[in-house]
Amino acid sequence: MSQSVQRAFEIIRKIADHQGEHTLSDLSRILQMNKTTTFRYLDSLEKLDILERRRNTYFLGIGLFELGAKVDAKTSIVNSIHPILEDLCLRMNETVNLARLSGDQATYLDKVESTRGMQMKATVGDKLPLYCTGVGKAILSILPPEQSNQLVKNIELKAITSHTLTDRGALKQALDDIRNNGFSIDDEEYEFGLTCVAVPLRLEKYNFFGAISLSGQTVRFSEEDISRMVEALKTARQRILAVFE
Amino acid sequence: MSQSVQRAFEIIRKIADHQGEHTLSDLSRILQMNKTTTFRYLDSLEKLDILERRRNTYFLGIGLFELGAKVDAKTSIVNSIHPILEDLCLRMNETVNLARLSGDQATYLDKVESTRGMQMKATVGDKLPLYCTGVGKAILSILPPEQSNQLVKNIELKAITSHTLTDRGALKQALDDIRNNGFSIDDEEYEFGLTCVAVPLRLEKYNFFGAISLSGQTVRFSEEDISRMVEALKTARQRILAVFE
DNA sequence: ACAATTATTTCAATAATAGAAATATCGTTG
DNA sequence: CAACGATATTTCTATTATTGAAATAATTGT
Repeated sequence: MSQSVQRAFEIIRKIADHQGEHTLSDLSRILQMNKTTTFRYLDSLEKLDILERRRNTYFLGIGLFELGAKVDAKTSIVNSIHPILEDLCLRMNETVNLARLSGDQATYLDKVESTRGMQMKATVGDKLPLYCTGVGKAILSILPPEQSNQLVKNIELKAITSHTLTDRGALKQALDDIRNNGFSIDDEEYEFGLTCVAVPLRLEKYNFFGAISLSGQTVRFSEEDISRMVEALKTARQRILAVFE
Repeated sequence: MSQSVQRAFEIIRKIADHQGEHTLSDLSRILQMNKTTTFRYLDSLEKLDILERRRNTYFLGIGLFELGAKVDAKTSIVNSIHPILEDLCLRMNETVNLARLSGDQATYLDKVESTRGMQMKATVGDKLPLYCTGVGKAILSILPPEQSNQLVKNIELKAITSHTLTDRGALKQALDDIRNNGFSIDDEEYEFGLTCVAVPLRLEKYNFFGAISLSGQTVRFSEEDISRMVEALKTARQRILAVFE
């Protein structure tokens, strides 16, 4: 893998997570790159409009916005699906999320917020772990066995709440259940008080492995609520699949 | 400027404009890069989730979406401004656009479409020329003189319609008028039947040179319409500036 | 099954990159 | 406003990552 390209994106991604916080020297220190090297990358990226510098701290640049706006997964998939998600949100009045596999995590592609007060903090573009979120487990459940096993084997099962599955065997069992039931539940595994019900979504043509979910305060997720939600999610999925025939 | 970084983004940008159209060999030919070199860049970028390969043709990858979603100009500026633009659209029932300077062009950052049938085809993320669009000329009018002159001197003034200003002197005169009047008009200079009224928008803190505009069918842009629109645009700008105090 | 095209790997030559050190610039404080 | 400290930028050489020709493997179409 090209060292230069790798380093360039290492810098970009570091900046993405700490916009406006780091100077050249900081970045050089944090990334353990020579100061001159860091300088040259920052300089090049700035000239390409990929980064933007304000008072010697770095931000993501307009060029990334332009490119991001043209990502197929966004333009075709998100745009087509959005109205269906809005409708789902309206029906259930819980926050609706769309996520897809990205490396060994899930990326939030779209979100329609309910009118309720409590909201999850994740925003579009954020990444979330696969093993302790509704969408994540739903995605794991539909991946080709080889890939799924590979991920399950390598993911670090860190306990985020006391409900988080930290045992690989338990996770595998959970994935089997999801395959049988057709939906996954995150029962306060990622955040206390937050429950999430998800169904997997696969778009063959787009090499898309994702999921749609409804999430909200645990108190509103009784057995019956959940089965209503699962039905609604499955209906929404049918409508989505119809769009991509 | 780092050759590798430059080449990597050259490839990315080419793919952005022709997603799914080109294979490795094509790109190597088009960009006049050695096949092996092209291969290595594509390979690295794919591994970094910046590009995605489907049946040996390349698409922008989910990694770019993630980064694009985090661009400050989008998250802070666009998100804060959007409701004001929606309100403006509602009042005037013409399509509202937000654009900013990006290199020697203007990038559409946001758009709220009117309920009317005829719509411009440009979408968020697209770039438009500075010399023959409402937002473009508005932006040129508020840039530091040096930068503005530099751009005016170097831009190729290609006639897109018969109304397009192709004379550098005429463009300079137009920019002076805009500075005096505080608004710019694109009178079918970019597309027949399309008129656009814009006011410049400057956000000091963000190093932001942009403009907001109302655009629609020329028949609806009488003298009085235009002055009503300019007033509405100026009011909207005031509200925007208030957000960023 | 064969040809033709395309993708991928190998490997030596080289040019682009890395990094040390020097210099310039900026910001702060006495 | 001078002098310091920190940071950014430039210069320069050694070296290493990159390049690209050529060989090989994999696809694709006929």
